[in-house]
Amino acid sequence: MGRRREDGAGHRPNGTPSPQPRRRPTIQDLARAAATSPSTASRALSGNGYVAADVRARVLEAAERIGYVPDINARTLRNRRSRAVGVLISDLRNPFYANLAAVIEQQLRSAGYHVIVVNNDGEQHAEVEGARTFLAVRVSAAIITPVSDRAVHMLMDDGVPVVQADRMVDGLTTDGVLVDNVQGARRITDHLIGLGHTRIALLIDETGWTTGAGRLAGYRAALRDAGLPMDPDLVVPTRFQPDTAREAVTALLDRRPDVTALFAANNRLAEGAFQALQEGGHRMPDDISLVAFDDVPWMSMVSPGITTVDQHTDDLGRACAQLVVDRIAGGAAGHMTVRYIEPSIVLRGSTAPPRTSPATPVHPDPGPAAAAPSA
Amino acid sequence: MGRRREDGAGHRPNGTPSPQPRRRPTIQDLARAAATSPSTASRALSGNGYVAADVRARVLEAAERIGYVPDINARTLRNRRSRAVGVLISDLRNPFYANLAAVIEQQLRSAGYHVIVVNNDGEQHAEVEGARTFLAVRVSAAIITPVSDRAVHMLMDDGVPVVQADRMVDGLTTDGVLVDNVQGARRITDHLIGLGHTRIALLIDETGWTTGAGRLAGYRAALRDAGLPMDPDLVVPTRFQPDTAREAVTALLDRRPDVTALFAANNRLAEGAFQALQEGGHRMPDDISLVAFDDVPWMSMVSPGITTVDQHTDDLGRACAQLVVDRIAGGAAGHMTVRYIEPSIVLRGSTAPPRTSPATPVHPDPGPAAAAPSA
DNA sequence: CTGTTAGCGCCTTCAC
DNA sequence: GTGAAGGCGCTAACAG
Repeated sequence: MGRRREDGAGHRPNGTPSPQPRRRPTIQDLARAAATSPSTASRALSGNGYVAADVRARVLEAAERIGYVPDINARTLRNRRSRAVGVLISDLRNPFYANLAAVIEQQLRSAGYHVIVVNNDGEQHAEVEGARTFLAVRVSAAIITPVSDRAVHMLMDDGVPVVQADRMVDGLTTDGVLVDNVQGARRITDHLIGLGHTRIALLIDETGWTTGAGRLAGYRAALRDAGLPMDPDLVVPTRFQPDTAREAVTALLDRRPDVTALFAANNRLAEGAFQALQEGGHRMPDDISLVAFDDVPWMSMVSPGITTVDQHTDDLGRACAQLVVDRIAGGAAGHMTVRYIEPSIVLRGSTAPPRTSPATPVHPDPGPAAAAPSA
Repeated sequence: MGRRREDGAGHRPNGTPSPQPRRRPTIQDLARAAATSPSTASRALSGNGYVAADVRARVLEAAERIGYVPDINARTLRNRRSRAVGVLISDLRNPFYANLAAVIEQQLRSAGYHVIVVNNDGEQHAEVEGARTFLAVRVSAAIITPVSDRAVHMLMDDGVPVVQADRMVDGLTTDGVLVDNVQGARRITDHLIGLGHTRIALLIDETGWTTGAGRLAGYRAALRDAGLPMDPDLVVPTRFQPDTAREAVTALLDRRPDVTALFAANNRLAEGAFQALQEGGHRMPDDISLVAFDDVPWMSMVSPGITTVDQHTDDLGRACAQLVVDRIAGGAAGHMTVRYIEPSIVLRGSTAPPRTSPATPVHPDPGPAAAAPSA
């Protein structure tokens, strides 16, 4: 068990084997091993330019033999373009984003790109920092679920193609893939209306992005088209955190016991809403119906299952990857494209006709049970 | 609305504004803008070496003004080390891995690293490809939930420090962070035994990794220590997919209606088990108790909630990031460290004493209800 | 078809 | 305290 040679083979304890790490074979070494020149070796590997068949074979064999791995940094420096794509995502802990990231990574990997992932945690600061990183590594494109337009613009200004995913903060100047939020929200609200619900509350955390704005618009459109009154008191603002949502729902049902259906605008809010209903002893769907935007695994595990809008996250991710690949290949050619994913409704057990008669007077009486303050 | 100048400011349509993208300012440009030399500018930015205070200020100001972003590729090429860390994870769609990735990314980002994420989807091929990518970009370390030892060894052989996460395929030569699977499995099995269960089935998909092996060992140890018989028929092998697990559980309960408790070795298997129990009309915890290894969100949403082993994924991820940072800082110094995360038990509603008397005859009668075929 | 040359942007000696 | 010079590894001209 003597000392290992510095350039020896075999597994050394965790990396950094010696004061100075073993020099990795360069294309020079490869050329030497294949008895040719670096440029020929380069051509043989990349497929650009002419190389005699036997020489190419020799180079490939030698590369395999000496374990040559091209240095992407050198290549990027030289070519001024990389095979890296930056992915700036809000929160990997949220299954929606995790899925999105997974699909994007998978697609881009199979297209020969690798992915640099930055979580922005919903914070502009982190987002901008992420964009800087992307610029610094010369990514050839970026996919962003934007928090603000800062990052998007930073990248565009330096000529980096951007795809905005799930929402757009700047609809004019980049490609994007969006879910048809208006349609999804409208259809799931229609579903409730069709069951006979007339007092449907919307639990929503933001209306400043295309997502929240669209969902609110769809909800309103459905009510309007059905000739139902639009009661502002039933649009319940909340923070993004499930806990806050839970409290908001509890307060709502306290204040407005006449509500027969609840629409949570995303999966996190649905979590809070579901908990609030369970804790409050409101039975779904008997006492109240619950629907959500964005289908995530727990919604099909609970009883009753949650009726929800499936955003087809896989399609969303695939479309993002595709746009990125096209844009890289096509350069600036062509106008910006914004793709819409058509969501679908998944019916589960959390929705049913309201217990009381669906026929409601035009000026509904809140019911004798609660003395709702008129605030 | 004339043509835009090639080097003009303002937002251009999605990147690649012109045939030849605008040249980004280099350190030369920065030096010029700050009326100094590139080397001084470099020193001013990096903090290495002497720079007069006023000159440094000038450089920083100029950098801000002209929007200078150092080229990481050039820097890495020159330094032969990057601020990139490779993260090779099994499946971002699984909340366990998603969480792990999220924590790791967050920690490393705040330590000044960026993260290249590769999903291996449980396949060796993808894993090896990922390792090649990491080598190619000269990551300064990698965190891997390993599928095989190939990737681990490839990286080590080239001097890249590796941290194995969640499981180890090579326990001797790299750092690692593991969950104490034996202890976790033992304790949750103990919990069942304490409730009076004697016929406890284990649903498990692999025993070749440290995870499965440890969980099996813990389960066995608990039975042994309690003096309970170890019935091989109750160790139910399955594939990883929830569907397969579901079928396996259905088959098990068909074959062995005397089973009063089920232990699913991970969150995916628990999903299948939970579904199988619901579909089969087995009520938890009255008819059967269910426990799982790995706490994920749906387990606290369903009713009854699932009693489970919390792996403290956040601690796991933080420890990985910490080891990586230490290893990069410390070079090869010091021996390999393997940290263990001590899991804890989360009691929920899915466990209760078995319905029939806990006192069981030594040669248990399967019960008259089912005519279980003796296959 | 092949080899030589030059330079991508940066950092770090080294001389001043 | 500062600047000039060279080279990290690669590939796209260009000349043979």
